[in-house]
Amino acid sequence: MATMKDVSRCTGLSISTISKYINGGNVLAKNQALIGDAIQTLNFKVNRQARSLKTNRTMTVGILLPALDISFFAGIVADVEARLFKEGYNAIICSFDHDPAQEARKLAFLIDQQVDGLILVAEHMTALKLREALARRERVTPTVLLDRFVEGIQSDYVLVDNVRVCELATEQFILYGHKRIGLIMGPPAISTARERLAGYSAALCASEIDLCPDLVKVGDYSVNAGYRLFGELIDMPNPPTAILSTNYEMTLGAVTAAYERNLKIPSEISFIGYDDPQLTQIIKPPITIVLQPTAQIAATTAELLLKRMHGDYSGFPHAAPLKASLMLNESIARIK
Amino acid sequence: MATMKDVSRCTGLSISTISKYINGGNVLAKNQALIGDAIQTLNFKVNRQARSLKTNRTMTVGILLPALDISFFAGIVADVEARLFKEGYNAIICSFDHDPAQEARKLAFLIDQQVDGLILVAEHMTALKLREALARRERVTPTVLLDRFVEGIQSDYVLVDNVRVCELATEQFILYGHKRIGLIMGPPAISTARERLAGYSAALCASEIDLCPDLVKVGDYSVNAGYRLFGELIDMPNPPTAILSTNYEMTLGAVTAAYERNLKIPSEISFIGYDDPQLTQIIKPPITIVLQPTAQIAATTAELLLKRMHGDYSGFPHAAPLKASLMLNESIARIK
DNA sequence: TATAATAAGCGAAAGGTTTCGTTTAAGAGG
DNA sequence: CCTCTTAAACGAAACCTTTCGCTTATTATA
Repeated sequence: MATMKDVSRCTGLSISTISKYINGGNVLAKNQALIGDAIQTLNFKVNRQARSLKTNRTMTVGILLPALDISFFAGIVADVEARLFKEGYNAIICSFDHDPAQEARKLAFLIDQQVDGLILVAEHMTALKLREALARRERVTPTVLLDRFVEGIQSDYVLVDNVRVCELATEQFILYGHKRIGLIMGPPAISTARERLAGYSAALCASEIDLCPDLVKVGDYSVNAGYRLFGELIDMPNPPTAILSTNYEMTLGAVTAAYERNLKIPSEISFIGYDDPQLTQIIKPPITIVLQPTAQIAATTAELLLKRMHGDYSGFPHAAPLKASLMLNESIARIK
Repeated sequence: MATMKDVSRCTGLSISTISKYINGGNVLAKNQALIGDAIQTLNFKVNRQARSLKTNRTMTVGILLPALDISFFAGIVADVEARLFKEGYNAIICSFDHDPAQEARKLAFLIDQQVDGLILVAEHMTALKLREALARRERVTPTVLLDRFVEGIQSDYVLVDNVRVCELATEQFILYGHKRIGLIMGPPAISTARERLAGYSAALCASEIDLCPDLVKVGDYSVNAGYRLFGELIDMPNPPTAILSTNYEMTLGAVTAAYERNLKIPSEISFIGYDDPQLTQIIKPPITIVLQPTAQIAATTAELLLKRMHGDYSGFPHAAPLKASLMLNESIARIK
């Protein structure tokens, strides 16, 4: 492989001039042409390892995900990546298949890879493990925790106000006269699941409706879980008249189950889903869904991380949650 | 950050001995202990950039995907990653959001990142662009093209025999007396779409059924496309009695459309889907689907790439397609 | 014309590791 | 006690850039 030394020799200019050319310093026009040509003909490419060794920067951001096929994150990551790319950063995505050991290992890998910044979707992460991992490097790598809050980790977060929006969704059901409202929630270990439950619970409480534990079904945020739990709710001796499903995959499962049982939404069961404008377009009648501000989440995450990587730690730690909204449609029936 | 020099100073041993310790050479037991302790207390971590600079290896494999949320690939990538990890390799996943420019750029990035191997799911890639990209390095990076064949690229491939399995699926319809069989296919620019069409076409031809172009709908492998095209087929003046949908996302869309229109499978429309055992578990009646050997695809890809990275180029280029199978279920009705 | 200021280019050190050829130490055999 | 062999450790070069302090050339200012 051609090195700067080769370019130097080929042009008769010193290595430092070549470096200047590459990194945008002042170089005489005729020499610029000379160097440009030499780089072309020699097919010279900067050696990133050598550069990183000197600069301690890799222009690379690590993104750690529980899995690749979670549509909510897939969309956000695409946006974040695009934004970072504009600033010259490249994203390295690692997934850990919901496995605690892998989660730790991949995090260590990213840090060892000397990423300049980290975006983490924590699943089994603890404050201790994160601190340990970040200690692998002298200077702590700027880190943004995405979507999920972890007890004890003081860090920049980009979160969504799940409590409020689930409260809204539940209120909506109540407004239409529903009293038996089923909840399909995620693993309580994940903050978003707890928050969504909290919102649901708050709304019930405000209307003095008792929370019936049987109506709260815990799943693992997967399509299968949504399918199964929807069935369980429907098959209860005294089933709910309305169901709130709290992520995309489970909503997909639930809707599939509803179709399969030929249960009409909303005449036979009222329903609110989560996260998916596309699904809503597709389904008739369109269902009311909780819409998370994915574009804003992505933008906030990217900007925040860029800011930190540029050394600007003002407003640390960032935590203000973003507002989610209810996209009202025709999936809720009035109960007398 | 502590360096080997620090460990050396701290233990009184030379740097090369430290290196030997780290890379598994012969070191006196007492010195091993000494070094181990020093590494602990100094919190020493090997600097990968420096190491790569010397060794020209990064123990890293690049995986390039059209998008992150294609379930077929998400599953395979997870498996491949796991296998590679066992051999000490880490995967870097890049997606390009179906964008030709990004596809080229991300490929260049991975190569510049000095990955030791590449796994490519090509979408707009051409022989020329690939050759150009690989020319960024002195030695061509071992590369496996996954799932999709690209005209003119002579390389290791891991492919599936789409022709045969789609022929089988179509034959199955014919066997049950169907003559008007709809096909929901992907973009003809992608080899798998062409092959699936070829299989469909071959089966019709063998039974002397004319291929009616109106019954062949081209989509972009997305849920939306599946939903829309299923509707278009059903809304025809003379609709098909059976429909073959040729990837997971489009199958999902098609099934959603069927449920929504309250079309009973198979009594009102016979259907064969693609790729998703999970969906099949969920749906009642379970639908007949084309099952691609994802585990085998992942295993083959990983082993092949490992072999190449170890310098073993026997059997190059690998191309033998893997057999896909039909998982027969109850989604096909008999037509008199 | 002399001086200052700026632009362009240079040389050498530094960054952390691996590798190769060499030296030292230790144990075996006579 | 001496040589031979092998194991363990060493030193220095090499990998390719960036950076910093200097020198030289050019232009502007008075």
